[in-house]
Amino acid sequence: MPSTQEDGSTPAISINDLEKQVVDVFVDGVRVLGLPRSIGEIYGLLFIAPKPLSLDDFVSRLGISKGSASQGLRTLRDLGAVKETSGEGVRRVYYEADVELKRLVGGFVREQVRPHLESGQLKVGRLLESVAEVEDPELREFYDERVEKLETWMRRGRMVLPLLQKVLGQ
Amino acid sequence: MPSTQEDGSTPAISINDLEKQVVDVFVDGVRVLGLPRSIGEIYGLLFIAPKPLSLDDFVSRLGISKGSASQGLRTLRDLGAVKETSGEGVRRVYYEADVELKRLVGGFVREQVRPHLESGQLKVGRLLESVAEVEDPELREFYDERVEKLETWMRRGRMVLPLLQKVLGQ
DNA sequence: CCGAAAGTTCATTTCAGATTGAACAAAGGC
DNA sequence: GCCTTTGTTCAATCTGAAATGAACTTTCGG
Repeated sequence: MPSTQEDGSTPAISINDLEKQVVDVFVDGVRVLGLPRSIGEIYGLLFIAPKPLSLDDFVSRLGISKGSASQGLRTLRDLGAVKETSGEGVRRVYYEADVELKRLVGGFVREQVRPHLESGQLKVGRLLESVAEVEDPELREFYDERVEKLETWMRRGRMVLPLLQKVLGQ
Repeated sequence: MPSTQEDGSTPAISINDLEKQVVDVFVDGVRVLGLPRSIGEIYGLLFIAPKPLSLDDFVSRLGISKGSASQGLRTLRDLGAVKETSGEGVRRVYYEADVELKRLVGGFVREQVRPHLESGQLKVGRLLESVAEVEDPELREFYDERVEKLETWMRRGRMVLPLLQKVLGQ
């Protein structure tokens, strides 16, 4: 029998089967997006939780460290994937999942996609300069063609993002 | 002075500055897509190579192992990102980059995205069964809502793929 | 103020996935 | 047939990103 909680809160011993399954779906999901497993675990548990959860809930129910939970929650906050519910008189911070796809996609694009696209643009810019220094005109021609192709690809990438947000978020 | 090649092929000692820069762009690129670094190196070098390259070219010019090169080329083949040029009378296999964005996006979606979406659908299906077993009607209601949301997200994901291919590939 | 509770930081450790390299095909040429 | 060249496979190793956990800050209650 689990020990009685003096404060009346949920005992929070481990997670049940349904929760395990949901967490599993999100763990897979975030891996595709290149985010760490712990993010998927935290968001997954939060997604299926009927009540807000605190940092210690994640630690005890997912069996992860306080450090992981803290850093994971920070990332999720940055992504706009969680909301903090600061009930009056309560000093502990409780979290709820933000389940607006628009917001999630927007946050992911802002935090994870745009930075890469931008550093890519810089690098391609420098590439153009390198190509200009190539002596052999035929070779330079070929390089120019390829670098232009690269620029086209990145332009398309930038064009696609708003479209993505429009289609996914509603 | 590099040793003279008896067969008249390029000496292929290391890669030059321009090539380094291009490889770097693609190394970054594939990391975002969750593919191993070696894939980015190989495709990057191929993308900027004016002539087809062989497996041994990648080994010597990128300083990677034969194993890496072989596996990397296999993955790129599966993705439809490289073409093999089998010149008549030549037994060695030479590779060229396929630079049609349509094909690249198509291959990536087919090999890396769809499988995840499909296994996700399976898991969500099983999830529905688990929810049906929940006793408390209020709780079950909440769970149902969330799982439906999850299904909507995945449906949207599936809808977006063809759109992506249409916008990116031309 | 002091102590406890809550959260953050970051040096160390862990581990999954990438890379290596040696053994093993396969395919010709002689 | 046998040796060489070319490419593949996969167990062992390496590595970098993630997780840990202990020290540290912050905040509040008494």
